[in-house]
Amino acid sequence: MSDDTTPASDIPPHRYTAALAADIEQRWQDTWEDEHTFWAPNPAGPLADPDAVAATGDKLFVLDMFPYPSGAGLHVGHPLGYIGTDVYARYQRMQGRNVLYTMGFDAFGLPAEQYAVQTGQHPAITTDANIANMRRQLRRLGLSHDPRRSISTTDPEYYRWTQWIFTQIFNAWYDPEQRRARPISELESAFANGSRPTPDGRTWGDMSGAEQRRLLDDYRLAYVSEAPVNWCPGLGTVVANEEVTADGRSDRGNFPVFTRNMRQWMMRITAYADRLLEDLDLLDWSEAITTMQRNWIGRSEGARVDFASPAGPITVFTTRPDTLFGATFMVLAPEHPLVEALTTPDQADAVAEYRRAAAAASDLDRQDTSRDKTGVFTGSTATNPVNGAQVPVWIADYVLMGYGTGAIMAVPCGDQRDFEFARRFGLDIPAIQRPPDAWFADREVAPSLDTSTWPEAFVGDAPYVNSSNDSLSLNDMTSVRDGIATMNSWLSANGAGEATVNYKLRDWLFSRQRYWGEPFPIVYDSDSNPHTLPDEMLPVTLPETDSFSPRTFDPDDEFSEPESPLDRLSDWVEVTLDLGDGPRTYRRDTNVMPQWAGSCWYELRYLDPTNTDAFVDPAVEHYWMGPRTDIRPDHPGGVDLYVGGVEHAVLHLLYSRFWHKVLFDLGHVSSREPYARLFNQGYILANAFTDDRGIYVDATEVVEHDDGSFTHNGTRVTREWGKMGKSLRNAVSPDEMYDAYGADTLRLYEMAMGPLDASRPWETRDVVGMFRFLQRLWRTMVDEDTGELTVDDSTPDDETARLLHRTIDVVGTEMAALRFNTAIAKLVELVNHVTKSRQASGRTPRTVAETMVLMAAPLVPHLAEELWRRLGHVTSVAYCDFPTADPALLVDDEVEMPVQVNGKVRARVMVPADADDETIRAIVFADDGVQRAIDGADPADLRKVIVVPGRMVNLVL
RNA sequence: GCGGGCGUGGCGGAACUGGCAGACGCGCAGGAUUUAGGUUCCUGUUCUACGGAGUGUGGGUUCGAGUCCCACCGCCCGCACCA
Repeated sequence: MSDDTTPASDIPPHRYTAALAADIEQRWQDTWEDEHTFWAPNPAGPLADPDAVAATGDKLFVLDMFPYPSGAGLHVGHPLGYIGTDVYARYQRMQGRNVLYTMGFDAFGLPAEQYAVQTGQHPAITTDANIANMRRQLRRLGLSHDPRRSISTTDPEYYRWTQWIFTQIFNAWYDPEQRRARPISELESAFANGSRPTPDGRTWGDMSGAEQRRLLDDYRLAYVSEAPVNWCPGLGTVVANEEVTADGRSDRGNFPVFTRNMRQWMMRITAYADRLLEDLDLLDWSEAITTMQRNWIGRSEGARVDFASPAGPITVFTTRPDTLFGATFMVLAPEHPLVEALTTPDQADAVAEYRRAAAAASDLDRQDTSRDKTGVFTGSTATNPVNGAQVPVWIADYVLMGYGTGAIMAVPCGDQRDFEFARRFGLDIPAIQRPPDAWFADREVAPSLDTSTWPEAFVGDAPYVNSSNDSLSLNDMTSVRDGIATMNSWLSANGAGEATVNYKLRDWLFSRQRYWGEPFPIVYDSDSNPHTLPDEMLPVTLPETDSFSPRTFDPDDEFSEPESPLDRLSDWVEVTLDLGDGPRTYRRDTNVMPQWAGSCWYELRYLDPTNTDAFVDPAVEHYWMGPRTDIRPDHPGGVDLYVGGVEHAVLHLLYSRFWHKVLFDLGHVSSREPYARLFNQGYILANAFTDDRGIYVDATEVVEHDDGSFTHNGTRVTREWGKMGKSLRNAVSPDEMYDAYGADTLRLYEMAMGPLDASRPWETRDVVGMFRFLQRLWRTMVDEDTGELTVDDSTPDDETARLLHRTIDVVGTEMAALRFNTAIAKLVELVNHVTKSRQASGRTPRTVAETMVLMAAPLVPHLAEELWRRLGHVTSVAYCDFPTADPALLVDDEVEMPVQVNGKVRARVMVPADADDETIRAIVFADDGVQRAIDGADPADLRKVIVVPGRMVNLVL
C-alpha cells in the first residue's frame, strides 16, 4: 500500500495528497450537511416544499437495498452499490431531476440479536452503536443522501407503521372474484346480508359470535394456524420456508430444521401467487431474478383427482390427467396422514420401518436423484376413477409431502420416475400412448406397445391407446392438450376431480420466538381470540428486559418446544385495555415479526419519514412512486432504480412485492409494484490465504514472491478466492483507503475496476492508478508549488475542443447507462491529453477546466466541489447542468480509414468525413501504402471493393 | 439432470446495430527528478523464429467474426425425484 504519511520535504505543498483529500472531503461533507444540499423536496406532507418541486424536472427515486448494520463495520465490498447509486443520483441531479436518495438500517433480526447475546450487551445498545459507526463510514464516503429521510426499523416511530400495516393485512381478505384484497368488514357484511353464502349454508345470524369470528379468521390475509412449520431448535425459533436451505438447514447459523406442527402466524401470500407471477412481466428486472421468482412460485396447471380407498378418498395432483388410464399404482409420501389407515397388519412392520428410515434420512440424501427408487407396499388398494381398477398403494420417499397433496397417481409408461419405480418393483406398465417411430428409432428399439422393450417412459404428444371407458374415450386423440381438456371435463362431470392450479409457493410463516423484532399489535381475549389494537394504541413497544436471549436448544433436539423471550415478561404480557366494550384483561402476543417485515415497506417510509398521520402521504407516494404511464402504458409504478445483490432474489423481493400489492389493493398506494427497475450489482471478491491446517490467515500479512508463491510469517500459504469478509480474514476497510488516498480515490477505483453488475477481485495495489489520475486532474488547474489557479481564458485548440466534446458525449451516455468504468476511462484520456497539451503554456483553458470538473463531479464530488469553488463559483456543483456536447465538434472534417486487403489492415488513409464511395476509392487507390499492399494491381482487376463510409475499406484480391 | 450466464495480454477490464482487437488502469522495462529509497513525471509494453499469428477448442456463414450459427471443453449462478 502506498504510504503518504512519510513527511517528505520534496512533496510540493499543494499536491493532491491523501491529507489534502481528507481536508477537502471532510470540509465539503460538513458544507453539504450544513447547507442541506441534498434535501429532496416533497410535494406534500411534513417535508413539503411544492415550489422547490415545481422548480425541478422529473422526479427520480434511487434506492439501495436496506443494509443490516453489522457490528464488524463496513469493508470495501459493501459500498460498491452505494457508490454506484450515488454517482447515478448526482449525475441525474445535474440533469435537473429531483432525486430521492437516502439510506436507512434494517436493524431488527437474528444477527443483531446474536451479536448482542455474544457481547452481553442489550441489542438496542449494540444496534445503535453499529448504526452510528456505519453512518460515520458512509458519510465519509460522501454519499449524497437526504439525511432527514434516514430511518431504522427499530425506531418505535417506524415500527409503529410496520405494526399498522400488519393490522391492515390482518383485517383484509382476498376476494378471488375481484382478484384483490378487501377489508374484512366487507366480507362480514356480505355474509350478514346473505349476498355471500356461508360455507356450511347457515345464515350469519344463526352462527354464534365465536363461530362468526372463526369463519372470518379463516379468510384473513394474516392468520394463526396449526400447520407444519420449520422448527429450528438451534435458533430457538421457527423459520420461513424461504429461510431453509436445500439441505434442510437454517439459512442463518446452518442449524438443522425439523418439520413440526405448531400454532403460528401465517401470511396468505399464496392468494397473490398469480399476480406476483404475472406482474413480473411489468418489471425491468434481470431474467435471472424473475426466473428465480417464477421457480419459487412454481405454478403448474393440472387436476386434482380423488381415488377411493379403504381409508377414504386419496387426493392426488397431476399435471397429466390425460394419462389417468395408465395409472396402475399410487404412491404416497411416507409422512402422508393416510398411511397409517391404509397399512394392513401384515405390511405394518415394513411400512413402519420404511417410515422410520425416511424420517432419519437427511433431506440431502432424499434429494439424491441418482440413487435407486425405494418404497413399500401398504397392503391396500385404491380405485382408479376412470376404469374402476384396483391399484396398489405404495409409499416411497420420491414423493414429497411438501408438494401438491403428498400423493401421486403413478403412470409408469408416461413418467420416468414412476417408470423406474415400476421396473424396480415389478409393477405393470401398460402403454396408453403410441410413441412415434422416431422416438423408437432414437432409442434403437423396434416400435411396439410392449413396454418391456422400452428403455424409458414416453413423454409427449402421441395418439392415445387403451384410454377409454363407457362414457369417455381419448383413443386416437393426438395432442396432450386435447387429452387433458377432455379428461378434465369428464372428471368434473363425474365428480371425480377437477382442473386446478398448484403452486410450490406456500404461505409465509410470519412469527418468530425471539426478542429483537417488532411485537405483534395483537392481544388475545379470554377465549383466545386475536384482536388487533386500534391505531391510537400503536406502537406496541418492545419491552425492556435483560433476558433477551431466546431459549435455544440442542440443535438436534427435534422435540423441544419454542419459548419466546417475551413469554417471560408476565407484567407486559398481561394487560388491561378498553377495546370498545369496557376495560378487560388481555394477553399480548409474545411472538415477534421476522426480520423481513421491516424491509417490506421501508422504501415507502423514505418518502415521508416524519409523517405522524400516515405511513406515507398519498400525494407524496404518488409523486415518487406512481405509475409512469408516460414511459409505458402498463408501467406498474415503484422505485425508479433499485440496486442490490442477488441474494434477496426470493426472500425480500417476494415478501416486499406481496405487502406492496396488499397496500395497493386497500388503496393506500398508487403503485402496483414496489421496484420498477432492479439492478443487481456484483460482489467484490478478494484473495484469502490458508495455512497447512486450512486455517485462514490475515491476508494483509501475506507476502507474494516472484515465483508466484505466498508466505505468511515465512511459512507457505495457499491462495483461495472468495467474498470479502471477516471469516476469510481478507476484509479491507474503507477507513484504510480513506487514510491512504481519500474517499474520492476509493469511489473512483470501485467504479473503474469493472462493470457494476460484475463481481471482481479487489487489488489494493491497483487503487493508486485512480489516485494518480486525480493528482493529474488537480495539476491541470492548480499549481502544486504555489496553490494558485493555472487556468486562463484562452480558446482550446481544435484537437482539444474536439476531444472535449467527444468525451462529454460518451461520458454522459455511459453514466446514464450505469457504465461508470467506461465513463472514467474516457475522462482519463481527456485529462491525459490536457496534461500534455498544457505543458508548454502551463495554463489550461477555463472552459476545458470547468467542463472536466463538471463531468467528474458525480464520480469525485469532493474534489469537484473544491475545484469548482477555486474556479470562482459560489454555488455547489451538485446542481449545475451536466455539460452537453456541441454536435458540430463531434464530426471531424477528415477521418482516418483503415484499408484492409483480404480482411487484414494493410494501410490507412485520411479522407474527408463526408466523402462518398467514389471519392474514397480514388483516395485509396492513390495511396502509396495501398499500392504496395496490393502489389500495384489494377483496381479493375480486384474481385471486390467494399467501402463502408466512415468505417473502413476492404479490397479483395 | 433442467434453466441462465460467462471464457479477450502477466492482472482488472475496453470494443455501439458484424467493420482498425487489446481503450483505461495495475504490473513490468527503460529514463527524468532525488544522496538514496519512496513519491511524482516521461517513454515503451498481446505474442513473435519479424514471415506472421492471435479473443477456450473445432467447424460454418460473410468481402470481413471477440461479436452471428453448429458441436465440444471449462468455469460461475439458480433450481432440482415439483407429480
